[in-house]
Amino acid sequence: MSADKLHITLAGREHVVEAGTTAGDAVAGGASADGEVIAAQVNGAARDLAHRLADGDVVEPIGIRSSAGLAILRHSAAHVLAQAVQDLHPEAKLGIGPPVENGFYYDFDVREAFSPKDLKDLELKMRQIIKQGQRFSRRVVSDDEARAELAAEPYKLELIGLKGGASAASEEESVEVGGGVLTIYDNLDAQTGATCWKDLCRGPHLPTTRAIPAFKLMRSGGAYWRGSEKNPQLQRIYGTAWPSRAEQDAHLAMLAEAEKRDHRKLGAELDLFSFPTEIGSGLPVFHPKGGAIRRVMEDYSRRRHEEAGYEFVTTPHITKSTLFETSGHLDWYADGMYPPMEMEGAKYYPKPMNCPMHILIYASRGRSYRELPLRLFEFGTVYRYEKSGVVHGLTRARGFTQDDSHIFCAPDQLADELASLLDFVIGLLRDYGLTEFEAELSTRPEKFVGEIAEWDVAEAALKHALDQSGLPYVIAEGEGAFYAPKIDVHVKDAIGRRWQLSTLQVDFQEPGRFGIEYTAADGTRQRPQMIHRALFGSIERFFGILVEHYAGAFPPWLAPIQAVGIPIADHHVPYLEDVAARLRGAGVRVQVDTGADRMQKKIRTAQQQKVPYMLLAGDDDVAAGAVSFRYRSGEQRNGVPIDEAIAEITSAIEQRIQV
RNA sequence: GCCGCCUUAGCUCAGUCGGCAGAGCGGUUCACUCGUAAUGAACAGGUCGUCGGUUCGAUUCCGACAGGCGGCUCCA
Repeated sequence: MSADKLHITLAGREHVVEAGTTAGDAVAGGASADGEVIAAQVNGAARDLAHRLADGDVVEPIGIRSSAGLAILRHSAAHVLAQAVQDLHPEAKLGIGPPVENGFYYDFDVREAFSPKDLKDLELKMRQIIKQGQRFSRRVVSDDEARAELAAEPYKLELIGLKGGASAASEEESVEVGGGVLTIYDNLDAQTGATCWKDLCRGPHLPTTRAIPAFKLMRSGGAYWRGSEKNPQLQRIYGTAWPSRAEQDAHLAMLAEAEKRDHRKLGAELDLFSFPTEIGSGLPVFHPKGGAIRRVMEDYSRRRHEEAGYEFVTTPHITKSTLFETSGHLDWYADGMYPPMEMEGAKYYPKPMNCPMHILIYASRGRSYRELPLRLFEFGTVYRYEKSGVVHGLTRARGFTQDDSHIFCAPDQLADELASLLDFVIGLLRDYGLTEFEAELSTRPEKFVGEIAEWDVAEAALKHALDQSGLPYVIAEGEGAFYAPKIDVHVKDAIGRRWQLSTLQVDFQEPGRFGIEYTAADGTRQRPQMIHRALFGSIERFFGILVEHYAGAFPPWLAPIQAVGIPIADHHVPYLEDVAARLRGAGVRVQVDTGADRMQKKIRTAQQQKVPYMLLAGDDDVAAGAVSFRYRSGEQRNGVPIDEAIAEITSAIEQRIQV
C-alpha cells in the first residue's frame, strides 16, 4: 500500500488515484458522471461525494433516481427542514429525520404544535437555505466530542447512549456509521465556510443544499418519541422531495387523484353507505345502492366458495364469556372487545372473531380423518372496539363482516391445503379486477406458543404455498402472531397504492385450548391443524378498497344500477319502460329516469352516478325499434337495435369485464 | 388512547368583533316536451353537534361530552 497512490475499483474498472482523492473526484474523473450523480457507493455503503477513499476501495456512482439516491435527496431535505425549524423556533429540540417513501420527516420537541402558517413560513426559510447552496460536510467525531457538541439536544444524547447497547436503536434511529463510529454533518456557508447548522447523522448527504430540486412540506402531526406510546410526543413534519419539479407535480397529482377517489367521499356522493352518529362511530349502514354492490360481492363469493368445497355455517353475534375464556381472547384481547351485557348472572360479549364458534361446530361430534379437510365458511359479523383515533371509514370499522373460513386438516394435508388455498384466494381477487399481488410471510416471533418443530413445519408449508403460487413475497422475520405464522396478501390498486387484504394463518393455540381431535386411519386420536383464512379481510374494507380502485365506476357486474333509460321527451317513457322490462327479465339492474329534468340533465346525473350504460330513446329510436346507446366513457352509438343492446349489456355482466 | 384541527339547511360552504342566520346544489310545486354533462320561476327547509357555565342576552366566549379530519400508537 503506497502512501501517495491508491488502487481503487470504479464502476468495475481498476484505477490508480492520488491519496486524498474523494469519492466525488473519482466519480467525476473516472466514470461518466453526469449531473445526476449525487453520491457514491463505497465498498457497498452509501457515501458522500466528499468521502475520502482508501486503497482497495470499490466505488459505484449513485444516481439521484436510484433508491439510494432518492433517500439521500430526501434525507438532505430533512436536514434543511430541521435547520429552518431551529432558525424560526430556537427552542426546538431535534428528534430524528429519516427519508421515507416519497419524502421525509423530522421530529421536533416544541412548545406548541406547528400550524399551517408555520409550515408556510418554514417552506420559505427552506427555500432560502437551498438557495444559499450550503455545503454538507462530514466529520468523524468521538463519543465525547459528539456529547459536547450536542449537549443542548437531549434526544440526540439519548441516541448516542443507545449505541451498541442492549435496547438496540431501530434502523432510522441508529447514529453509528458502523463499528461504533459517529459522524456529524455540518452545513457550511458557501462563501465563508462558516458552520450554519449541524446534526449528528450517519449521512450521506448531497454535495450542497442547492441540489434539492423540488420539495414541499405536506403536513404535521404528533408522533411518539422512538415510536412508543409510553414516551413523550414530539411534533413531526412531513415533506416530499423529488429530483425534478415535474416528478413532484406528478406525485401531487396522484395524491389529488387519491383524494377524489376516497371511498368516504364517494360513498356519500354515490349514496352507497353512511355512518349515522346515532348508531356510533365505526358502525356503517349500507344504503340500497351500496347494498346492491355488497349483495353481488357476497353472492359471487358464495358461489366460488361452494365450488371450492366449503361448507356454510352461521353463528350468533354474542356469546357467554366462557367461550372467550376458553379461547384465551379475554386474557389477551379484552381491550379490543365491546364490554359485556349481563343477563341472569352470565356475561355475554359481542364476538370479536368467529373462530371459537367454528371450533365448536367442529367439536360438536366426533370427527374422522375421512372428513378432513373440513372447510367451514361464514360471512361472520364481528365487533371490535377500535381505539377512537384509528376508526377510518370502511377500512377500519368497529363492526364489520369477515368472509371468514376455518379449515381443519390432518398435518400431512397442511401443505397442499395451503397451496390450493392461496391459489383460490388470488383467483377470486382477480375476478374483482385486481391484478397485482404481493405477499408477506410472517414467521415465529420471540414470544410464541406451540413447539418450534410445529412452527418450522407450518412455516415451511406456508413458504411452499408461496413458492407454488409464483407470487412475489418477502419474509417478515418474527412478525407472526404469537399463536400463528401467516401469509398476508397485499394488492396494488389502480393508482398504485398497496392494501393488505387476505390473511392465511396456521393456528397453534386454539385447537389445543379446545382440545379438538379426529380419529386417524389407525384408530388413534389426533389433533387437527387449523387454518384461519379471511379472503377479503372484511367485506366492508374490501368494498371501500374497490370503490377507490374503480374510483366509484364499478364494472357492470358490480354496478348498483347497470343501465338507465333516458327519454328525450316524456312521451318516450313507455317505450323505454318496455325496454327496461326486457332488460330486467335478462337480470339487468335498470331504471328509467322519469323525472322532470331535461335529457341533458339526466345524462349528467347518470354520468355522475357512474352508471355503465345509458339507453336513450326519441322518436327516431321508437320508429326503428332501437335505442341510442351511451357508455360511461362518453362514447355513443345511435340506432342500436334493442336486442343488440340487451345482448351487449348481459354479456359484459356475465364476463365481468370493465367498460 | 395520545398530539393538533374541525362541527352552521340533505350536501358543499359563507356569516354573526355576543342581539336567534345566508348562497349554490339537492327537495317540492308550476311552466317548458326538449337528441347526448346543469330550462326557468316560486316555495319549503336550520334548537348554528349535545349538555353545562359566563352574560340582560350565547350559534358566537369558556368547559365537558359526542362525531369528523390529519398524524402517532394499534390493526390480534
